[in-house]
Amino acid sequence: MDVQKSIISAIFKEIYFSEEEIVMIENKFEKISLKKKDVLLKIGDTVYSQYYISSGCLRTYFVDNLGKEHTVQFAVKDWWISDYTAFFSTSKAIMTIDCIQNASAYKVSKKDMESLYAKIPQLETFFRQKMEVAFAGFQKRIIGNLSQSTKEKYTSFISTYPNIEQSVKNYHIASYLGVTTETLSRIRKEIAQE
Amino acid sequence: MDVQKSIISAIFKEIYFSEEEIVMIENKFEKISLKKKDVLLKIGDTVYSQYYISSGCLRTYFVDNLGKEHTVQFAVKDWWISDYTAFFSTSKAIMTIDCIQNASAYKVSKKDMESLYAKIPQLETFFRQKMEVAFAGFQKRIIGNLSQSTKEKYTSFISTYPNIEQSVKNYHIASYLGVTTETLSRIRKEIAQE
DNA sequence: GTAGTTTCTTATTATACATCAATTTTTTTC
DNA sequence: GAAAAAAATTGATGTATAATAAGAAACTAC
Repeated sequence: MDVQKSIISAIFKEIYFSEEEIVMIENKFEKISLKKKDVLLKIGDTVYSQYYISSGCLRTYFVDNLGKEHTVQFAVKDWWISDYTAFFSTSKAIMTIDCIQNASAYKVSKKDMESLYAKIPQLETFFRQKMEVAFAGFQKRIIGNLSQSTKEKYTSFISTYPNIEQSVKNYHIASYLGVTTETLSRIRKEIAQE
Repeated sequence: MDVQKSIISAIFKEIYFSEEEIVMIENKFEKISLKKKDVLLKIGDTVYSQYYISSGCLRTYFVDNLGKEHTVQFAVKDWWISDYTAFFSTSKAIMTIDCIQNASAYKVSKKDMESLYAKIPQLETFFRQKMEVAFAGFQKRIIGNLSQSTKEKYTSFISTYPNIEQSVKNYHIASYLGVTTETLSRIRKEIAQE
């Protein structure tokens, strides 16, 4: 149990739980391992779970009607990932999640989350606050999308996610920023020359 | 009390509260009236509160370093509004909220929200779920931003928010979509000719 | 360590949208 | 209801970035 226990306290580091609660929580979490290119979730799958990433890197992307990929989210250590357009309503995924760097994750279902919330209110508070931080982050991302030049978007991406940069390809970043790889390449050249 | 009571049940329509709880909640909500062009919140203000809109229309916008306005959110009946980049952390606003159609709203502070959560767990559940819906909505908005043409963004805006369209100026919509008024005007012409 | 694949870069051309400027239409105000 | 102000439209021109194409560099695998 020691290993699991340390994971639960890694995931919920700010909270103190009783032994009993820890057991309840860890019973609902399932450890999974992913290799590069593994697909965690694909379009059309019913989304029952979300995933806590303890190592490696994954990304969520949307494929438009021209077949172009658009990266919506990256996840590295200590991030949560799922198709959140479907997870909260247990409906079908409109996005794909794949592994871009060998990863270790902990899977938990929405159903189990809800039952844990009912028994351990602190847990609901924890996730509400997580959502609040993410909510603020989304508003900032939208502000950035609306008001920044591509070059500014790239530099703020790099400074906001310095750890992610090492794990992902440039074309992943391009698809996150909403530009082509060619444009990103030119921007990187420009920055290098400064 | 009757009037307030009906408002509390309008805001939290899915929940049943005891008389006592309703009193506790309504004591924390303050009714405010806003006239067109009134500023609810401006850059630099410390954000203590969020607002439930019961009528009228408001918008949150960001002003970039060139002085250009970028609309981040509209709010009509039954929506909540604030500068959420600042509200959750009780920090300083980076955006402005103004009234674009005479409005009636209910103000509640973060401090009071937190104390209500502790006393009425259903309330925390209610807001957690609100956040989840909003979270899914943000992911969809980002997908739209990345994958749609301006024309598609405009038509999906109109179909997603048919009520808002009547309340807002075209240049507000343009600043929400991230295009100039001229471009929006041309797109509208194109659509009209189809 | 060579062959094959993937990723990144560079060049050319095409396009959607911004910018600037002027006019028309709509809304507000007294 | 006329005058003023605000908002929307239209036209001409400029610019950033997409699309296309090709080659170079960096990994991957046997």
